[in-house]
Amino acid sequence: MNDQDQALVRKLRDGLDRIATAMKSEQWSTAEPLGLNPAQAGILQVLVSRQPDGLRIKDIARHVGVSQPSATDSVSALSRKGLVEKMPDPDDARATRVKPTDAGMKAASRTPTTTPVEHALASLGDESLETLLTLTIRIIRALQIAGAIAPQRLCVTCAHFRPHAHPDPSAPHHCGFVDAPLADRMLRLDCGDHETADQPLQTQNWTLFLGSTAAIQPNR
Amino acid sequence: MNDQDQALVRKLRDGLDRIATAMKSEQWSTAEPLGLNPAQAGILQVLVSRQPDGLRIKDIARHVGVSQPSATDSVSALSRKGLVEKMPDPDDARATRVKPTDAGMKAASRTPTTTPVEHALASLGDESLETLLTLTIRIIRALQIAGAIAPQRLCVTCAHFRPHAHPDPSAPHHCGFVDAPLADRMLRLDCGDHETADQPLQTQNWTLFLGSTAAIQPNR
DNA sequence: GACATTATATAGGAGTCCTATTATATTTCC
DNA sequence: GGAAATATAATAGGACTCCTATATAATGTC
Repeated sequence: MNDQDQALVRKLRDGLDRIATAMKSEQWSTAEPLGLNPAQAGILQVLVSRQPDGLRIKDIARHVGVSQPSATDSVSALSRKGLVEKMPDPDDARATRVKPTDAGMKAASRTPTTTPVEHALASLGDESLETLLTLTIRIIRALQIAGAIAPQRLCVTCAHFRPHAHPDPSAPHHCGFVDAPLADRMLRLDCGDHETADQPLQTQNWTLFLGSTAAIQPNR
Repeated sequence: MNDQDQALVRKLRDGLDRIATAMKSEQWSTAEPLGLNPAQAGILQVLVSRQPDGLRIKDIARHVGVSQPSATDSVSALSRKGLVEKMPDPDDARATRVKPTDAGMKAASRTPTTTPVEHALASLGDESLETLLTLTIRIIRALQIAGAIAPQRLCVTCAHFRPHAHPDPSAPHHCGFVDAPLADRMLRLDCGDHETADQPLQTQNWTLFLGSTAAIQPNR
């Protein structure tokens, strides 16, 4: 990577950091009405998305990017508030499985009003949003490969995913689970029906998919 | 905004949140060698970028997205460690100006190795990085207009900035301060020479600039 | 000059988040 | 089958974040 690219990368990390700052303040506004703080709200949210299996403490920690004792702390707080419950993991007696209670589900479903970040994103317009989604998926995928974030249930790592299965450029991909064509804008970041593909298929699909994203890059 | 767009926006906020999670863990790795935590490191960094004037407590709070007492807390911690110092603001006897000490400057300059997020960004390739920079600037600008983040020293809000002043598409803009053409990839997010333009000029420049970014949107 | 406003500090308290360690349970591998 | 290595979570201890509410002091406003 040359110096100019390096500078550009630094600048972008910086830019993403500003957006992250805005999201961080937002999280207080959405969490506080529930009597939670951002850490607790984040955990509750990820647990709701993992219904009905729940998650282990270790996986919660990885998902929210904190140490295991920190995750234990926050889960205890949620548990005191009656929003989650711990149960022994059926597969491993060392482990704990954490699931939202009914009260937790109800609390999480209290949908907040549209946030400033969502407004900002919406102001980009349709085409830019699709471009940004593709870029975001590529970044997340790279972070996942690097082990910097927990495994994600992305379309592009799913056994049901077939990139460029259709000639129609408006919906080129195919999801074998729902057996339907898939537009770029429909690609998911956390699909409940995700089935992790084996490594060779992942690599193959990812290469195919990148071919498609390269095609939509401007300023070639 | 229709439902599909709304879903896309939600998904994107979610995606940015994952990236933010990675950045949050990263911040521990970069801050810890300095004996700091992410909050302190973030404040030190913003103060260094605002040399030699420093910032008021209130502005620090806005920049890092916390309440004023929280900013006071972290500044006190930095002050105990001898990395920043508080001095009376010459313009306002109520206010405090916080500046990095020499030790603070030195600590902040200990450049970290390239982080996972930077690697992930670099993997996007040159054209995508430029696209992403434009999108990031647009998001940050929208957040600034909405008052969701502190005023930023962006090229596109600067009195020296002239969008599309040159016919050459590889460097269409112009910076009146350095009196030189400016490529999209050169646009800054926090320029030390930023001079905030008056409102009419900002609006006019922004409109002109958007015209340019619209032109580079794919999938039209 | 009195009143509202603004900038910061202080108080009080819940909780984050770390490292290091401990208690259990599982896996490995002789 | 049993010891050693490994993995999961809880606990301990401590610095600090981060909030709301309030106090203190300086500044604008009429």
